[in-house]
Amino acid sequence: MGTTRGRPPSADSAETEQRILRAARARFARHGFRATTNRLIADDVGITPGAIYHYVDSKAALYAAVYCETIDQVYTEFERAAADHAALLERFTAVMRRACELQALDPSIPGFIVAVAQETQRHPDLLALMAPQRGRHASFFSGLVGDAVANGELAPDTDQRAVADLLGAIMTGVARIAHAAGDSERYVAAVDVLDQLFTGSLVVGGSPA
Amino acid sequence: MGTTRGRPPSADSAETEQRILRAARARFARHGFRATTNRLIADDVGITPGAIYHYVDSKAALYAAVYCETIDQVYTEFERAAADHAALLERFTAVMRRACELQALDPSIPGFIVAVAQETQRHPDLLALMAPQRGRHASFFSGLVGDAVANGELAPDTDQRAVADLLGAIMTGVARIAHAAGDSERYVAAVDVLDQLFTGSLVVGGSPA
Amino acid sequence: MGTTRGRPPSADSAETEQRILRAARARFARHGFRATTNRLIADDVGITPGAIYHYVDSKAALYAAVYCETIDQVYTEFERAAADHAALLERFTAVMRRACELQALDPSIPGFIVAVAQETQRHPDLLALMAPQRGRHASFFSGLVGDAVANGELAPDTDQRAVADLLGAIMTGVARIAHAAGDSERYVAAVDVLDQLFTGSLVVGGSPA
Amino acid sequence: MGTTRGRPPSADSAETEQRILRAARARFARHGFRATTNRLIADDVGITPGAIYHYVDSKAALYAAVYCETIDQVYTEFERAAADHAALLERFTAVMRRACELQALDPSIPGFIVAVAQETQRHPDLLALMAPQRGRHASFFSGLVGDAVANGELAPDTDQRAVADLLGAIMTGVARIAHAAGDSERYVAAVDVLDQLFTGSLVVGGSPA
DNA sequence: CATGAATGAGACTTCATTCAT
DNA sequence: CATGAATGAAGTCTCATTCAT
Repeated sequence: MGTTRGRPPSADSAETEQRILRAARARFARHGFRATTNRLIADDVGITPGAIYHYVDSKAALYAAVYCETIDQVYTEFERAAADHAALLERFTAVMRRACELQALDPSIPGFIVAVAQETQRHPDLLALMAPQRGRHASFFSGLVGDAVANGELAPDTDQRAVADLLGAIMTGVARIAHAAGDSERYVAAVDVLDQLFTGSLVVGGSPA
Repeated sequence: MGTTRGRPPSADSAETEQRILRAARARFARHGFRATTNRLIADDVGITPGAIYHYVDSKAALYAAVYCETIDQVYTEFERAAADHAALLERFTAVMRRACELQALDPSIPGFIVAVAQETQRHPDLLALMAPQRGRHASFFSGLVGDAVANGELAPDTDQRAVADLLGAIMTGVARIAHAAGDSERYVAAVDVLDQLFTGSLVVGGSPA
Repeated sequence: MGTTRGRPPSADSAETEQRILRAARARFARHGFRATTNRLIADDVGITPGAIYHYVDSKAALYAAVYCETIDQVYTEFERAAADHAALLERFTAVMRRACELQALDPSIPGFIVAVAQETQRHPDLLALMAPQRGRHASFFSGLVGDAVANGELAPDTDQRAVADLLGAIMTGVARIAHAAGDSERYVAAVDVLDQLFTGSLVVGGSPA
Repeated sequence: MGTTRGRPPSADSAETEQRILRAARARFARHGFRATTNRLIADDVGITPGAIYHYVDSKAALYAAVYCETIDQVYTEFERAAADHAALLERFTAVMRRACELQALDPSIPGFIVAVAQETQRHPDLLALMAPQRGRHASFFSGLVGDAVANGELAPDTDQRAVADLLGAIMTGVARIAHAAGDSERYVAAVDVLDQLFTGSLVVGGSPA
């Protein structure tokens, strides 16, 4: 029951670490960095708070570890989803749908991601530890927009950063709603509406964008 | 009223309270509820932390007071902006532009608002205190969508909640980017792109949504 | 008795601070920096550990505050004691006797001082905070030796640093014994022997040094 | 013994224990008992902290083991050094010179010894474990003084404990300076000055003590 | 109306120690 | 003989809150 002192009968280090990362992601997503205490995570995992320090050096490093793992997973998925399409808005919709799937898989994935920007603003010390994967979000969206300009789909004088900003904002905005509602269906429904908006079928009498 | 004899050297009560609310909003917007300490706010105002308790009962009540005041101001503005237009997407764009203006006026306004959903999820005890203005956001967007259905602009079988979700998500998503960037210009640029998206002029060969 | 929350009936800030410094000096002298806990000091004073942070920024800063106050007091006394004599060994003996008096006054004074060198070696972060009074010990002894060379009492080619080292070592060595024994009498007795050693009356048949 | 078949790859038990004791002495000398962690020692030796418990029962027992071994070595040396001389101050000087040699051999030897008194005061639980060698210091110095009284070198009414205190204080005082400075030369220089002080050649016009 | 001394709960973190392997 | 996962106690420090003044 964990009340004994020495090494527990069956401790698989790698598995415990994964459990810590999962629990941490869920807590960080729900309560944020500050309000997530080591004890909360430890209780979820079934260990004591000090044991976390066998796996990471600090709470900030734990956050960074979750960040790196999650960002890598998510943007790798996004890149695959985008690869199946050519047109900008189609690619974007495909990415949004993939995000829905990830959310259904583990709601803490988008929940964690959409909060990253705020957390780093509030706790700038996190930035240094997150270095390995930082910029992945920005480069993904600017890549999407850059391709569209190269394709001739967007005019050459388009404000590319603004387009990337808007797409990123829509994605995190929708993900946030889904996360707040804790409801995958609602996520899908909002993406469906987005699709209609893009194809011109939302508003009566509209035409494809 | 000016009728009191020997007006106090500097501070009358009402003004101090306003200064506290302003400082609190800015801090809550930047650092979040948890990381904002009473001392931080008090230092901004030029008083001591204990003095805050003359105006509010607790830190949570301070948050709620800021919330009520800000939400009221913002959605009153939004209602006015929406009143000038008839079509759904035009009304929404007008609201977004009004949001830009508010951001230029005081960046902590949208900064505070976009964080509300997260804060309440993280600190559910806030909810009770925020009652007076809760639901204002939801009812504003569902009102917008309901009007469009009534107008015949949206089909009667439209998933109204999903449309409201999407519009709300876009607004908070964009506002968040602007807040993170600390840059009003970028806000306006993203809204311009949104406008182009709606009018079909973003993508080459596109038509109005 | 301290169980209430708010401000205690009669809290004299300056007096509380002095009580903290006294208690801290005694604990630092007896247990050292590391083993002295804030709780130990707080219990001595009759406050809670957190209250210490109203007066100093950290435990290290508390150590430094004790250091600066104590060093100043001690070396000011030593300078006075030395001023009454001309010959090196007489001056040194006078200083040693003054040290005995300080020890009788408050045994934690020499107890704290003799441990300073070790503590700073073990916790180098203390050094920065101790800056205002650092070097006072070294300059006092090198001053004593320098005067003796100037007087012609010591040969010009004397290794001055070695003489200063030896005198300093004797002083801290004797103080340490006295502190360990917790016995003022023993301190005085050892200094008496030192005096005899200097005047040649210790060893049968000896002559003045 | 080399007779065991297939000698273990690298470490035989006795050698590992010696390495632990050496590493522990160095760390205790430099950082003190409290600040020396088992991990620090283990890292020096190239083992894990838990392995230490195969050789000693606790950190305190490790300290005591270092103490007993070191004290025995040092005072055995001192007894030999004293045996070569007859007069008190000559014997004492010889002991001081032997201490210099030990310091040159391994600076942690005097470094550890001079801190013993403080550590035992700070952590009285150590005392019980140190029993086997406790009193060795005191008996050595009182032996030295007792001999001098027996010789007629010191008057019969001399305060013997005070003389022993003074000599012990000088020795630990000088050793501490050397340890703090990390400089063997400085140790020797201070002892040379002490010699001059004893022989009356330090101060111009002085005569032998 | 405001100060500021103080509390007490709780945060992160360290570390000696234990014990299954 | 040794590892390393884990515990639990303790330590420093922060902060919302209270209350005499």
